[in-house]
Parts: sequence; C-alpha cells; structure tokens
Amino acid sequence: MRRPPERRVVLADVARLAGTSEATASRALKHDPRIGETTRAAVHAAAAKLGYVPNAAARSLRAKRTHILGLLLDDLADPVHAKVAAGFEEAAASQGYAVFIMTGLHDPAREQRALTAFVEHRADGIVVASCVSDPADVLSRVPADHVIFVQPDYPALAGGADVPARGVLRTDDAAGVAATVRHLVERGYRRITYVGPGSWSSNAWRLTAATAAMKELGQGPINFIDVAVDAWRDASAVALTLTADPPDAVLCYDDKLALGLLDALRSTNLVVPDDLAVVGFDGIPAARQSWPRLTTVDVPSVDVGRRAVEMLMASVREGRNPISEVMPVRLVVGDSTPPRAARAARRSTRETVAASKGSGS
Amino acid sequence: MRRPPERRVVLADVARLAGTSEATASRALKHDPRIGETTRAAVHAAAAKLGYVPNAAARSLRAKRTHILGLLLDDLADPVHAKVAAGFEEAAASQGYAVFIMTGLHDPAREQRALTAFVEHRADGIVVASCVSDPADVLSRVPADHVIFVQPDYPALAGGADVPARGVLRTDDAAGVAATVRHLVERGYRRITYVGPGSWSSNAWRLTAATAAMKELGQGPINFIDVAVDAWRDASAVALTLTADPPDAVLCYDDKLALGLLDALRSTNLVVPDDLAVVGFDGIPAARQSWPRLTTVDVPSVDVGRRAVEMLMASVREGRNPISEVMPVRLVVGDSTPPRAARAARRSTRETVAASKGSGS
DNA sequence: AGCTTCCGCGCAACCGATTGCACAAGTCAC
DNA sequence: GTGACTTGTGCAATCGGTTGCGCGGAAGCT
Repeated sequence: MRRPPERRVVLADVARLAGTSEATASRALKHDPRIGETTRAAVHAAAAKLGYVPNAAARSLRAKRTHILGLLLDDLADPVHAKVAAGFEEAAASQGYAVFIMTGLHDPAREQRALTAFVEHRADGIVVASCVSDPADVLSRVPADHVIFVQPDYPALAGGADVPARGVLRTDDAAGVAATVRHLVERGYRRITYVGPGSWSSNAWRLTAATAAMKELGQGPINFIDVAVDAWRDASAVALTLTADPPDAVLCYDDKLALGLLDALRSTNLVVPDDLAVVGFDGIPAARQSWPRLTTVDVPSVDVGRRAVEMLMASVREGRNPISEVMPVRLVVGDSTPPRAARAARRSTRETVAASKGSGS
Repeated sequence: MRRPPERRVVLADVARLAGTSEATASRALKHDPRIGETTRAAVHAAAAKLGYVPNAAARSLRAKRTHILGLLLDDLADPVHAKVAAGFEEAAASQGYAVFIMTGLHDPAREQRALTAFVEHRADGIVVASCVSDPADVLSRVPADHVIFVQPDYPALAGGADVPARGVLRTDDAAGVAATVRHLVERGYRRITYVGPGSWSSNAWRLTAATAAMKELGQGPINFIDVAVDAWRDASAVALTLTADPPDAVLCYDDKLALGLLDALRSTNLVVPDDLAVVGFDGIPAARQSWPRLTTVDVPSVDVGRRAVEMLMASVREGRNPISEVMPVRLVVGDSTPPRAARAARRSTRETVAASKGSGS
C-alpha cells in the first residue's frame, strides 16, 4: 500500500479539481459567506479527495499570526515542570494553538537558543515557566508584549507594577511556607531546620518566608542546611548532619528532597516522624504514597500552566496591560508531622518494644 | 523603558541600513562565500543593531524544510511519558530542531487534531510516542515517511518487516517481564498474580509475556486482576481482592500502580514484603524511594526519546528504509522481593514481637 | 428597455526570505 | 585595447496561501 505523494497537495490542486480559482477555493474552505453553496461543496469535496492540508507557514506569513505558543522551562523530567507543561499544552490545544516546548536544562545558552527559536517561528505568545537567565535578558531578545513569566525569581518583576512583559504568574510560596511553619509550631515543634539549595533564589524566598513566619509566631530562628543541587540524589549527607544535632522538624525545599531525605534517614537511628518531622513542598504524587505520608504544600502546577495560557489569551485579545497574578497553594497534612505529643507517645512505645537505646528531649 | 517595535524588523530593513539588496543581505547573513568581507560585516552590524530575527515561516516556505519535529504522547503529567519527552526535546534541540509536543490524553479526537497540527506546520518528522488511535489511522493523515512509532501496541507494526512508516522503536517489555518472573521464581515465589488495566493492549503483552515465562520455568498459571484505568488512584480495591486469597507475589503493570498498591496494603493485614512480594515496571524515581524499595524494571525512557530523534534524523538524511529497533530494559531488584526464606524468617520475627495473629503458609 | 443592486467569483498584490541567473567592475593575458 | 575570468551584487521568480478590489451577470425596480 505505497502512496506516491511525491509532492504535497497545495491549494492550487484543490482549485483545479474543483474548477475554481485559488481565491475562491481558499474562501470556500474557510466558509466565507460570499461563496455559493454549490461551489463550496465542490471545493470541500476536492480538498477531501486530495487530502489537502493547508500549509501553516504560508498562512501565517500572510496573517501575521501563527497560532503557536512557546513554553520554556527547566526540565521536563522534573514532575513539577512536567505538570506545568501538561496544563499549558492542554489549555493551548483546546484553544487551537500548537505548542513549542523547550527546556533550558539550567543552561543559559540553551535558554537563549530556545527563546530565539520561539521568536524565529513567530510564536504568538511565549511563557517562561522557569529559567536561570535574568528576565531582563529574556526580554531583550523577545518582544516584551509576548512573554509571561511564571515564578520569576526576580524582585523587580515580583513587584508587578510595571513589568516589561505581558504579566507575571506566581504561586504563593511564601504563604505556603508560612502555613507549614504555623502547622509545625501548632503541633508543638520548636527547633526547625530548613534544607535547600542555597544557590537558588526561589530557595532564598522560601527560607526568608519561613524565618519571617517563625518570628511572627514568637519563635526562634531557623537553622539552614545548604545542599548542593547536584547532590540531591544522595540526601545521606544531609541525614548525617541531622543526626549530629537533631532538630524537631525539617523543612525541605521540595518533595524530591524530602523523599530523598526520608529514604536516607532510614539508615540512621532517627525515625520519622517519631524523632523528626519532615515537610516537603510541591505536592508531587510520590509524596502521597511515601511512608510516612509526607506533609507538604500542594502547588497547583497543572493549573499554573493552564492559567498562563489564559492570561496570554486574554492579554492578546484585550491588549491589556501587564497582569500579575498569584496562585494560592494549599497545605496538605500527612503523617510526617503528627502532633508532638502523639509523637512522643509513639516513640516511647517503640523504645519499650525494641528495648534498646533512648535519646534526649 | 518602552520599546516601540510596532513592526517586526525584516530583511529589507537590514538591507536598507547596510546599503545593499535583500539578496546580498541574506547571503551575507548565512556566510555565503561569494559575499565580500566588508559587505558581510556591514550586514551583520545592521542586523545586530536592528535586532533582526529571520522569519522561520518565510524561510521554510521556500526551503521546504521547517526544522520542526512533532511529538505526540498520551500525557505529560505521566512521569514515563515526560521522560520520553525530555529525551526527545534534548536531542532535537541539540540538532537545532524545535519541537511541538502535544498530548492525546487518551482521546482519539485530540490525537487527530494534534497530528493535523503537525502536518499543517509541516513538521520535518513526527514521532508518535503513544496513542490510542490505530496506527493505520495515524498513517492515513500523516506522510508515512515522516513518522516513527514508539511502543506501538499493534501486531502488524511489531513485526517490523514492512512498516508503512520510517520505523518503530520498542522497549523490550517482554524480556523485562520475563526477567521479573524468573527473579521471583528464583527467589522461591510460586503463586503469582498479575495486576493491570485489562483494556490496554500493552498490558496484554506484558501479561502474555509473564504467562509464557512461567510456563517456560515449569510453573503454574498466573492469576490476573483487572483494574479499571481510572481507578488507579485507589488501589484499595485491588488490595482487598488480594487479602481474600493472598498470592506469593504481585506483578503490577507499572510502578504507579505498584506504589498505590503498596500504600493501600498498609491498611490491610498483609505486610510487604513479609507476606507478599510486589513488583513494578518502568523504574520511575519514586520507586527508588518507596518503602520497601520497589523491585522494578528500569525502562530507559529518556534514551527512548533521544533514540527516536536519532532514528528520525538518520532516516531523513540517508533516506533509509523503515528501521525497527528494540531498547533493552533492566531488572532492578529492590527490597520488595526478598528471598522467600528470609521473608519467612522476618515474618516469624514480626509475629513474635507483635504476638498477635498468624497466617497459613 | 434601462438602470440599480446584489451575488459569486477571479485578478493580482502581498507576506518575508531564498536563490538561479545575469550583470558590473576589476584583474590578467595577449 | 579587447577578450577571458574572477568577484561581488542585484533583479526577479518562487514558496503557498490570503485578501482588497473590481468585473460580469442575474434579479429587482421604475
């Protein structure tokens, strides 16, 4: 069943078969009211018979609209980013847009190339979901009225007042962290340690928010353990540090880190949650299936992707000024942060059963 | 800092500023050896000054090559698919290709629309990583010499002999399942149950492979528990079925299901792995951090994505005939399938400590 | 019959870049 | 001083649709 489509079918072919001009064929295909019913039917029949598919490049060349959206993010293999991409793609597709998805992989050069690709292809809109490049850099190579930033770790943009872009979409990380801290304190935890990649600005934000929340609750400072980004696969170093002087609870930058830590702690004498509470961030699926079930902050990643598309569309249609939006996050309490009283009870039970060593308060 | 780029810069603008014709400017920009050094420098300077970015649509209209690749998959939120996408994007980008990624979300209509979008935009190559549509359907709306199938659940394509497409890339699921079964039998497990979505053909393949492997090892048949696709979030029904008449081990269609089952089993009196061994499939990150650590089959998803691009490229360049490739998978032994002897020992320990109920062999 | 309207359709320009071919200098040889 | 070549550039066609404008003919009106 070899098909011989040496040459793609073009509009001229359809017009010829239908016995009309290209202009008429073009109009007939898009249901221009000026075209008669007979002609329209003939053209559609011809198009169907030939398997005609219009050339988007030619069309957009004239129309100056490509119906393409570009999405730049760090890494598709990361569940959070993948979810943003999923929401983005879903929303875009349902509006009839095709999406270029490109990853920066934390490499500024790659990011620049991706952005250039978007601009070359004249994407109608661009969303930078995450990148290591300075947003100002991004704006210098992209039409400012095309881009929306998601989660920009950039004070100037966070203000949102006069963003040199279509808009900014953030998740309320600070509120999420604050809720977490409040939750921990309410449950009786006092000595809290924060673990995260010190070199990331989003990390700095969360740490700051945590510290502020503690202060507001009249609690002491937060201890910080810096973890190298490429060392995440092995959270055992962190686990080791923790055993030296165990805090009451550990706040992790994200779930991936928290789950790694949970795993690493299993080979120490610190039992979670009996000796140590652990909290994550992001609400990835694995956090719901871990043991103990992780207390974390649910970030509506899919909705973020979806919302970014909506903002873009609204902005394109209404030509509105930069919009700044914040998506709410939600604390999800799991089993990794039980009330401290219950925790103490369980620990003593454990000690009785195991009949081995005990530890200080 | 408002920029007034009312009109995008076009080649004519560059040519005008450089004092040459468009033809010369075009050649100068792509380092045509016929253009003099002086002129070239002038053109490049002008382009840089104006921030000129060539219009890909116009270029490809003429060149008949778009430098675009299309990837169709089920769902970006699924970690396995996301990894394929990640590898695909990475490989494509490094070859200077932009990628359309679109998801079918298990909806044939969406898939058709996605494919149409790829064709409209004249993607140089298309990879169907996964879809629910019949491959024959896919081929009917896509130039056959453009598409590569990944994991086609389609006997006719699996043969690979005269595939009406550029090629087929499969992962060796059958070998993976066989290795798993062998592993279980070696470790003393005999009564094995397979759990998976009965309506998926890839599921049927795996079940068949498992049954065949059991037979080859001189073992009895495999029990099958069908699980509805949309019920995965709640594996408790499966857990319940298992408690009624517990097998020695459970083979799950994939890790997601296995992890859900692990979680659901925690609220039953069946302890994994003491009473029941559990095996997954795919090797998603969460499987390494579960407790107990899941025995699973590592599928090189990222490599699959990467390889698909390479196949496409090779095929485009060399105009070769359909290629069929199979990627090897690897059994990863975790803690969910300990040797049965050790398992029995641990169980008795547990029974002694808990001093409660016991169960038959 | 003559004139206005309306309907259906085609001509040709246009979008922005690429490229075959030809033309204008400049160099060298005879 | 004229012809053969080399070098550097420009003209114009081309890719595949879209669209402003105008034209021919049928219908409606006086």
